[in-house]
Amino acid sequence: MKIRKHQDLESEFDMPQPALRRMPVYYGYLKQRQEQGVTVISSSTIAEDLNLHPVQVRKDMALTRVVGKPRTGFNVSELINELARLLDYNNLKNAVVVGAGHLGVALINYKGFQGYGLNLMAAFDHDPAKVGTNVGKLVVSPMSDLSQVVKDNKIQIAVITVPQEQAQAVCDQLVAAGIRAIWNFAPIHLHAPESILIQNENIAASLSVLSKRLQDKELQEGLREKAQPS
Amino acid sequence: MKIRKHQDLESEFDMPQPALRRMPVYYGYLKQRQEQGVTVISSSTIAEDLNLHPVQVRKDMALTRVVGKPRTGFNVSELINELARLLDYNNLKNAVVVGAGHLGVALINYKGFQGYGLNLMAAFDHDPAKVGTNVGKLVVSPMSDLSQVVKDNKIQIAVITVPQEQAQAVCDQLVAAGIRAIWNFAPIHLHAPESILIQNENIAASLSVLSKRLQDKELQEGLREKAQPS
DNA sequence: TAGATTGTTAATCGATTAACAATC
DNA sequence: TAGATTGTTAATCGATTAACAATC
Repeated sequence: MKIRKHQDLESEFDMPQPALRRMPVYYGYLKQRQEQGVTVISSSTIAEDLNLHPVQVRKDMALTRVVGKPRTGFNVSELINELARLLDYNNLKNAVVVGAGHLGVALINYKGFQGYGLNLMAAFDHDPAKVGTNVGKLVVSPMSDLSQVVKDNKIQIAVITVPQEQAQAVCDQLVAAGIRAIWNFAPIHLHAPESILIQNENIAASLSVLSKRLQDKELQEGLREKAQPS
Repeated sequence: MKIRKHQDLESEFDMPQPALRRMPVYYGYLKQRQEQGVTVISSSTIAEDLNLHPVQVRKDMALTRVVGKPRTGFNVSELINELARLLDYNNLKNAVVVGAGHLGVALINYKGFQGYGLNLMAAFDHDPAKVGTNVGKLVVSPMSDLSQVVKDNKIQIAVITVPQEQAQAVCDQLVAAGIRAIWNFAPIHLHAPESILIQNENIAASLSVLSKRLQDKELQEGLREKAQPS
């Protein structure tokens, strides 16, 4: 019994990175299908819509501990609930946004971020012209308040959306204030103690992958044309 | 000889997805180090700074065809050049942004997107109040012009930053206009013909990974405390 | 019941890491 | 030269896919 429990625990700790990345995709997809009135769904339907392998979907679903019914499939709302639990969406994490430029504002206004477990509590900006203005439900605070706000509100996550040049300084300030995790949108590699979780958003990396895929596709089409001229 | 050439070609076509994702990270990192005056760098230095394995770095560098020097390492500017070639950054791809909200504006203003091979040529928005306004160097055009602009300028890539509800309609319009690839920031799964490359940005997915990592870390710390109370 | 779909074990595939000779 | 670092083969690790019995 004890061993079983330990295994279960490990299976969630040790979830493969690739599987973890797919989880929120399933979540968003299933929410969408649910709104369309779908209550039961098979692994092959999910797989087809998300361009995955049905067995992979079933393995991933197994990680949520939801069991499907042969011949019908999985209960959509059950999957949604268990994915939310798995991804800790119910346990709201307090966060601040540093940098109230367009990206910061876009994130603050992002519909349903709360639905993903993030509670944006404050926004900060260097620019005196921005301090005091409203962004969504937040009021932009001066950078000088940052440390105090982080400490007073037990902020765990900071979102960095300042320009490249300021990012490291902001990072240092956040670390000193006791932040636990940083979601970094600045296109720069931050230095921080190992105990701080840093996730770099890397918008350019994502673009590069698309760009490369497009290039390869065109190259292949070009080669095919040369090989077999119509 | 012919076989050799074919292998080389394949090695770039078949680059492992994970390796491809790391390439732009190396690129940004090396650019940063170059600005700091670094001209030569070893795989272990790169590995340490980016939290990778030195052998992995060497394997990745091998994909760029750059050869390093034992005892000194790799030439930084050579690596940068070859990474740019590999990622096709020199071959500017025409693109449009659909949706001139905060996210769209943030992307348009994103410093050095051109440096990543993307040439943002036009912005579109549904909102008559936004049409005609300036965003960076672009003027926002009405959605009704979309198809014509895409056709006239041989636009290959479209960036979708409209709200969820409008994303599928925009996608359909883009496909009809002959777009080849879509970089989708709307939190929704788009349906399009297989020939269209779609890359979903999925900001929430990224957050979820961070959130899960944080949760696991706290759980582990909690367990450790219980096991060995100080 | 028959048949579709699940859950899971085994096989395959692919990426990462270890080991080590080559070399500057 | 000695020693650090590369480039590459082989070993390991881990994720995906195939196969198939269980079951509704």
